[in-house]
Amino acid sequence: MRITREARQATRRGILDAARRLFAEQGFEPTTTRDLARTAGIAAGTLFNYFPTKEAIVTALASEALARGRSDFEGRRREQASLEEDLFAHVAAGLRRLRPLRKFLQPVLEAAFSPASAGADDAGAALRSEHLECVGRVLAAHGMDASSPLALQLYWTLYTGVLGFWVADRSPKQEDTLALLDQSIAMFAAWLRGSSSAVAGNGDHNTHPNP
Amino acid sequence: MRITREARQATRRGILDAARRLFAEQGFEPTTTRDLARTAGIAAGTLFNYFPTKEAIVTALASEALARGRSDFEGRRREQASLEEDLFAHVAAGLRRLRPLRKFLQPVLEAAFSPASAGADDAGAALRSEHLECVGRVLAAHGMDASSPLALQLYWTLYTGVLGFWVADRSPKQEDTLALLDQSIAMFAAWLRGSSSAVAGNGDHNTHPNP
DNA sequence: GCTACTATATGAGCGTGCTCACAAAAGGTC
DNA sequence: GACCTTTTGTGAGCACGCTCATATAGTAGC
Repeated sequence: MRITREARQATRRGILDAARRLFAEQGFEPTTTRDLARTAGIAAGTLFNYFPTKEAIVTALASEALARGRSDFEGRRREQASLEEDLFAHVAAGLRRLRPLRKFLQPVLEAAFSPASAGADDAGAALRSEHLECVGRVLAAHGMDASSPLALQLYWTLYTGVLGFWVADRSPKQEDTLALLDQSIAMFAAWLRGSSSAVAGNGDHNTHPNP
Repeated sequence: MRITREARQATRRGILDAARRLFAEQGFEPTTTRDLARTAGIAAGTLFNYFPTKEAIVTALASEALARGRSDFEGRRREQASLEEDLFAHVAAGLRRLRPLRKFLQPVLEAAFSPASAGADDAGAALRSEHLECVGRVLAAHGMDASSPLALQLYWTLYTGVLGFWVADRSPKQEDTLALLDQSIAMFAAWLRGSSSAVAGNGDHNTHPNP
C-alpha cells in the first residue's frame, strides 16, 4: 500500500496534533499510544511506522516548540557584542554536552503544552514571555541586571538547560524547578562575576547569594 | 499466614541480595521483577508485599550503599572548621532540595553495584576510594587544592548531587558524567572564589575554566 | 489492463511492572 | 482442639509500550 508524500505528511501531522492535544489535556504518561492512534484515526501499530517510540513523538513536538521559543529569544538578543556571543556559545556548548538533546527539548514542550496554551497559538507566546519575566525577576534578586543582553543569554541557557534537569524527574513539581533555577543562577552569576565581570557590568554585589 | 519477624527480615534480605546480584550482572532494566522473585525463591506477587515498586528495591540498596559511602567520607572530614561546615551544609541543603532523595542515592548504588564490587565487599570500598581520587584530580585541574578539607566537602556534595543528574538519564555514559562533573566543579570553584575565597585559600587562578 | 513488486496499514500478541481476589498459615480466645 | 482474626503468599490477569506476520493499496514495467 503506497501513499503520496502529502498523505504521509498529513498522517504525521495528525499524530502530532493528537499528541499535542492529549498530552496537554491529560499529561504524557496517562496518554497511551493507543489513545494517540485512535485520536489520529490510525491503527495502534501504524503509530510506530511514523515514530519509533512514544518519546520520539514528544521530541518531535518539542522540536517545533523549541524553534518557536528560539525565535522569540533571538528577537531579543539581536544586537549582542561578539564577546558576549562567545560567552553564550561557551556556556551553551557546555550544557549541550551534558545530556541528550531530548532532555533539553521536552521542558520547552511542557511549557508549550500547558493547558493555558493548548487552544490558541498566541497563548503559547504569552507563556514563553511570562517565563522570560520570571527568570528576569530571579536574576534581579541575585543582583544581575535582568534587562542586560547577558541576562538574556543566561535566560536561554538556563531555560533549556536547567529545566532539562527538571524534566528528568517524571513527576515535576513547580517549586523544585524554581529552587533549582534559583540555585543555578546564583552559581552562574558568581561564575560570571569571577571570570568576566567587565562584560557583566553589574558586579556591584559582593555578598554571595543565599538560595 | 503469620510469620516471625526474623523470617520476614530474611525474605527481605533475600530480595535485596538477589537484586544486588542480578542488577550487578545484567543491569537494572534488563532484570525483571519475576527474575528477582524467582532468584529470591518467592512468587512474583510476593515481591510487591515487601517493596511497592521495582525502584523501591534499588532505593533500599542505595540507602545501604550511601550509608557506607557517607561513613567513608565522614572519616575524612572530621576536623572541619565550623565555617566550612556551614558552607557544606549550605551547598548540600541547596542540592538536597533539588530532587527526590532516590535520585541522589542511585548513583552511589551504581558504584557499589559495578561488577568490580559485586564479589568482595572490600572491592566496593576500593571503588569508592578511587572515586575520591578521581574527583581530587578534577579539582586540581581547576586550581583547587584537592587535599583541602573544602575539596572533600565539595567531593561529597558533587558525588551525591551531580551524579544524581547522571542517573536521571537512564542510559548513562561515563564520559557525560565526567563532563558534567567537570563543568559543575568549575562553577562551584568560581562560586567559592567569589563568596569565600579566604576559606578556599587557593584562588590563584583567574582564568575561567574551559569546559 | 495485467503482472510483479514495494511500501504501508493492521491488529493479534509479547513481555513488562504491577494489582487483586483468594488461599493458607500463624496467633489469640475460649 | 475449635473457632475467629489477621497477616502473608500466590499466580492469574491487567494495561502498558512495542513487535511482527500478514493483508492491502499503490507504482512501475510490459
